[in-house]
Amino acid sequence: MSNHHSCLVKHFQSHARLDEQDIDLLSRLERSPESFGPEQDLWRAGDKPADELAVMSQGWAYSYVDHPDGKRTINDVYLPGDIIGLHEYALDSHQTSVKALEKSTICRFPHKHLETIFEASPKLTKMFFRVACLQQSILINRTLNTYHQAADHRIAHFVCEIHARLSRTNADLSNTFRLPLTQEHLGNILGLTSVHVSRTIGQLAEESMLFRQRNRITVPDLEALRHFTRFNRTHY
Amino acid sequence: MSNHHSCLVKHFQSHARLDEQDIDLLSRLERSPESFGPEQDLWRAGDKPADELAVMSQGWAYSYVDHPDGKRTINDVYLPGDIIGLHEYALDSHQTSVKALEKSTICRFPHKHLETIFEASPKLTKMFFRVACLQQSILINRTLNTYHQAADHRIAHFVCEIHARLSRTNADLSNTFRLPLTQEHLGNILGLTSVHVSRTIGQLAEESMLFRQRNRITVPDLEALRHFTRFNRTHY
DNA sequence: CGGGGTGTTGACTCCAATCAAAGGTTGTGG
DNA sequence: CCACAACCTTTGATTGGAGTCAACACCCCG
Repeated sequence: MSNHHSCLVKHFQSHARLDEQDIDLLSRLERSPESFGPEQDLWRAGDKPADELAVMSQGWAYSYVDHPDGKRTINDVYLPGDIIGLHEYALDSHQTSVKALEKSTICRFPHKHLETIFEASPKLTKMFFRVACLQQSILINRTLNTYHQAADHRIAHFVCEIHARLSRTNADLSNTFRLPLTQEHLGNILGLTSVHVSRTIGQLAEESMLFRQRNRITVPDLEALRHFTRFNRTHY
Repeated sequence: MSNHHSCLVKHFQSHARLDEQDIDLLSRLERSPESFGPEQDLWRAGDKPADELAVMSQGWAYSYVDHPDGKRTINDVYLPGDIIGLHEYALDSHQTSVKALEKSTICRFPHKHLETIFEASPKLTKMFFRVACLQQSILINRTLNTYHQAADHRIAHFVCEIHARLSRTNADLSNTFRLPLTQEHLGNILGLTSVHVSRTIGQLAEESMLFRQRNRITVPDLEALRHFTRFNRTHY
């Protein structure tokens, strides 16, 4: 087997060392690649049954729900190495839809594979538990720092979050990185309108906190931005 | 052993049947009861290490963070049978503080006990995974239905959530139940001021959607309230 | 060169926050 | 058993941040 492991393995290895056997077990989850175009759905909220998860192999995706008034709420963003749909493990129908943001590769696998792992490896079991709980922590952090806070705070916090999450599989991430989300997407994640996102990013740029050109974000002083949003790096 | 099981066991039994051995394993988590008075903290955000969880045996508690401007965000509410701090399993310091709302009994247990269960019982492992994921689903549902939504919607949704969660260990819950939260608490959960909560509850009462007297909530027509907030009962 | 999706800017509106004060309720001690 | 204090709730007046509506600018792509 090659030394060049999948993103999922890299993701898990950022939590703890894995032996050959665990790597092998993990890799089985990433064996049925499907290609998705931009705007293509992996599944839809309400779809039944919800007896499978997926690994984000390449690209970006997001989970969302559409409200009757036409608004969309984005619940989470998935990066390479992330597991999609973990939080729906206990449900029998999908809670949220999942859509690719760009050309992506995603590997579905059934719940059963997860349970096989639970039986085969207590170590991987612990790690899956860690990953699931960490995902919840990240969500909670985003909520806590986004809920009552002003728009500039929200945007800055989200940028810090994405930087931290990308750093897990990409240790030498610089202070400029790709973020393939429109301002409309950002608004749907953060509970703002795209208009207000535009104004607020403009304001943050004036203050040299962060710049956004097309799909790229540049943060001149990451530590300053983290301080501004009281971003706690240890919880990612 | 008595036939009268703890709330934790009841909670887990609402997910799947348990045999004697699993009940025994589970019960071990609830063996060191501590009594908490109202306003007493179980732990504080930032406390280190975060190597223990707790079972809510009796009473109500909530997890929260205080912001530098004096505002408080409440992240979750814990009911009898709930596990406290599950989402912090992957962290090495506490993300949120936890405070009892009223006189309560809480049993701490170390992470290690959880891992013992992972090794001893694949069935309980699956169930813990379910419980952790379901908690995340509930949080996501609350976020989705609360984030952009108007105040009346938020309050109604939260009331539906609590009713659903209480029903898990209390199958014959009627349409009036105890909710020992002040309007200030509700505001801190839902991202509103207590003033606005008061006004909105008044408005909901005018429309006969729900009534609140002291610590009690009465919902004349639960199905109507669920419909109003688009509350999906299957995800709790 | 269009043309569709995306981003920017301005004017106006509105929901909820804020500030402030007065009622209610509870529970504790005299 | 009453009185008072602390807390909680209600109500009113005012303010403000973000939404809405709308037009225009941009930019990549075909």
